[in-house]
Amino acid sequence: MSNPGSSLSEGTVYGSRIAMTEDSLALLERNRGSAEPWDLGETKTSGEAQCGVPGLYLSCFDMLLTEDATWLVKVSDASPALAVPMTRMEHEDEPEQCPVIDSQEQGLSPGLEGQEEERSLEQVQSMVVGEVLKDIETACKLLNIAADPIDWNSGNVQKWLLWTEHLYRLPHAGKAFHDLIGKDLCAMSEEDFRQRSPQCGDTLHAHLDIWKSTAWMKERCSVGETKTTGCEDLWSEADSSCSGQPIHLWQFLRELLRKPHNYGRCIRWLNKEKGIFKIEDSAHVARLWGLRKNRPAMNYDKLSRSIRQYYKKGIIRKPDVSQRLVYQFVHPV
DNA sequence: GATTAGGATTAGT
DNA sequence: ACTAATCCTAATC
Repeated sequence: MSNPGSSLSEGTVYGSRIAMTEDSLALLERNRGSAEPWDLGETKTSGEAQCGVPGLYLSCFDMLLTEDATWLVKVSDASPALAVPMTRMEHEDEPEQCPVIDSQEQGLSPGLEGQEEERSLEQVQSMVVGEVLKDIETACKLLNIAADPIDWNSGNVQKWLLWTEHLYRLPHAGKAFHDLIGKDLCAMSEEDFRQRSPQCGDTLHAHLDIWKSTAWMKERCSVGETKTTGCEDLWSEADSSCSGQPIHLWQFLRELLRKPHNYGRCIRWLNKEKGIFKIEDSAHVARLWGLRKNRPAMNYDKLSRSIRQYYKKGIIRKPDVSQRLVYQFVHPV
């Protein structure tokens, strides 16, 4: 297997330099090959409390290094002329590509094999970074926080910590950072992190580094864009995160359903046209909902009670042939 | 045992 | 006022 980490660390992505440290890259790589990229396993971090456990973050690395490993090997090893299949990742709905990405695909100077190979690698990198972007945006939406850590208040910091601890199955260390806002967090060195949390400070620091780098890239990409509010800039579709109103459960479920790449394992459409969906992992969906609403005690029992309130409001109902964990939007989009 | 249904009450906005 | 959270009993799968 080639080493995506080292190639990424060259730093040239989208024609600009991305300030990822070796640590954050190592973090990315360490988390490859997970079968459950968004699994929010119980925080029973007894023996696996070490930071080196296969944490769970970037689904793009799952794709690159597991499912699609075959073509990746081909690209990096032997077949420089092989067209990189980008469709796999671009079929999703969001038109949220940075303009710079497009310019990257032109202006190639075909010729030497080395250049071709480099180009393939760059395309792979583009894919990876694009997926990182997507995952971060998804997390932002889920947690209702800004993408740029510098904008976080202390509550946002706590949410991010909780979320990251979930992802990497870290022991809870939020208390060590309770007095910090995003700006403070961003200013902290890895050593500062380790001081506050000897056990997983490095992981947290590396993970934050990914977020910072991504925010920095977004900043670069959006130069020349119409000056929109940060919120609209983040989410191409106006959705719950922008309204200012608290999100409704049905909206939240819709959002999860819109991201099958991330949440397909816990909730999915059975019949999108009719609005029929199935909750595949009730506990997981409930945890996500609890995270979103800051309700750590949320469970499926309570979530489903809220869904049932929608029956008489005509928002959600049970489908004609009632099945367990299957519901139907009365007004499918 | 998990899910479903719905009543009652409380919390948060 | 309204939605959701919480807690509950009872029925069902």
